Formats: sequence, structure tokens, C-alpha cells
Amino acid sequence: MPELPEVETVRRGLAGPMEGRRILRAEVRREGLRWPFPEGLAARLEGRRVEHLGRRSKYLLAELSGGETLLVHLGMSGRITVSAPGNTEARSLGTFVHPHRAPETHDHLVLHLEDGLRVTLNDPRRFGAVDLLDTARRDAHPLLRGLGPEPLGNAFAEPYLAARLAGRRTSAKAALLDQAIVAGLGNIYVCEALFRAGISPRRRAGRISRVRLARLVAAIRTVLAEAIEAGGSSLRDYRQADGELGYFQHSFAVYGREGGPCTHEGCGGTVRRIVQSGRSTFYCPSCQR
DNA sequence: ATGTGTTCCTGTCCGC
DNA sequence: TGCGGACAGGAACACA
Repeated sequence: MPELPEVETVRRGLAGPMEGRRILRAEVRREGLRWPFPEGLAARLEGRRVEHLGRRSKYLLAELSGGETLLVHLGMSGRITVSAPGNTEARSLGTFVHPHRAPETHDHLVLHLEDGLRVTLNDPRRFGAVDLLDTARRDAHPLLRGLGPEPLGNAFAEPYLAARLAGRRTSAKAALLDQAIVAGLGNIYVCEALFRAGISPRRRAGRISRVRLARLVAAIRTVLAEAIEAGGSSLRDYRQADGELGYFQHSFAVYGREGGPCTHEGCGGTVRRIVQSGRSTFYCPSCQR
């Protein structure tokens, strides 16, 4: 599911139920995901209050009382759902709340909060990650240390990007997927941003003019902002509404549209799919140069 | 240093 | 229906 807009949507949905509530009990239902869970995870979560729910790139960061932060990455297939007893007034929580259900196959971590609320992490492919880190030294964590700037923050601007891409012979597509250059973009939003900026995904990163780099920065910011506004993108929808309210997938101009017409007025081109470093890229060869 | 390919894992979809 | 293969929103890691 998740690139930056989806993770931000999840964060906003979880903030109401989680912030200010204590974790009464943590149910750890397997040893780990991509890596083993940290030592004593359940015991270290128990009794902690969630002070703040933040995000860095595609990482959710739940700041807990006692100086530790719970880090969660959703990988490719991770989902988080909130459930409550049937009589709960869900509206006050500001998010979609399910009734409680029996644990399912890929429910790996369940947080039992105050007021009967539960937060469940489900991740079939298990590319996700969970860790606990020292809040005071948050940005020194190995997974966060090397990240580039937030694309919606002030540090991400044309001069930065120009300096970062100078001399790079890799493709524009690969450069934008590189989390050390800019954090939080994934396959979908890279394709969409390059389309909006009129830049070919195959173009060498170091050979994009500064004017066009400025356009790219703007395109990245607007596509992410619009996607967040839409509640992210929901692909491969699960049967029932899963708290996944995103509808930005209807706004894709190129992603998943191989063979379809270019949406740019008067272009007349056809969206193509190519493979770059093992992943699908969608673009319009006639208006992306 | 940089760039590319492989790998982790399950689920779904498509063609035969 | 069943089966095999391709593919999926990520990113660490091993290598040329």
C-alpha cells in the first residue's frame, strides 16, 4: 500500500485513537517481519502512553512515554486497522473504526489501548519493519540516518536537488526512488511526478536543466499534496472497506495505464510501460523528454 | 563512490 | 478448476 501519502493518511487516522492513550497490552503474534522484533517488545510497550504519532518518510513513529519511540514501516503490503467494542462512538476518534474481530492470519502485532481500542498491524508479505528506538537519538537510527529531506519540507528545493543530482549518470526514475536523495517517494508517485514535470524517466539524472528541476520539485510537491488530500491511493482493494478511504488512484495519469491515451491535451501519445532496475515505469514517450 | 540485480514473502490475476 | 508464471505500493544487501 504505502508511499508517503498513504503513510501520512494512516498517521492521521491513527492519531485520534492513539495519542494520549496507554498501551495496556501488546500482543506479539510472530517473531518478526523483515527483521526480528526488538528484544522484549511486548513488555517494553506495556503501560506506555502514546505521546505523539509522527512520520518520517514512510516510517510511522509513535513517541511513547518513557523515552522510547515505536517505529513501524509498512513495506509493500502492511496495513493498520483500528477496532473498538461495538458501542464505541467512532466519530469522536476521527477515523474509521471496525468492530473487534478474531485475529487473522497476518495480524502480527496487536496493541490493546485504553477504552477498549485495538490497533492491529497486518502484513502478508512481511516486508515491513517494527523497532523501538531511543527518542532522543531518533535520527541516528540506522533506518532513518541516511534519509534525504522530506519532499514537502522547505529543504527540498531546486538548488538542493540540482546539487544532489549533479554528475549522476543514473536515470531520473532511479534517482527519485533513492530515499537518500528525497525521502518518501515510491514507484507510483515517481512516475506521476515525472509525467507532470514532462521529464523522461530514462533521462540521466545529472542532465536535467535547472528550470526543469524546479518544475520537478513543484510536481513532486503537488502530486503528494493532492494524494494526501485524497486520502492516498487504494490499490488491490480488500473485499470490505478496510479503513482505506483513499481515492487518488482514480487520478493516476500514467501509473497502471499502459496502452492508454496520454491525458495531456493535444498530446495524442500512448502511455508506455518499461522496466527500470527491475520495476515497472509508466510514462508518455511523446511528452516526457 | 555509483549503479544494477537479487532477495525477502504472500496473494492475485491471467492465459492455457 | 487447476497450474504455472508474471507481477505487486519497499529497500537492504551483495556484487561489478
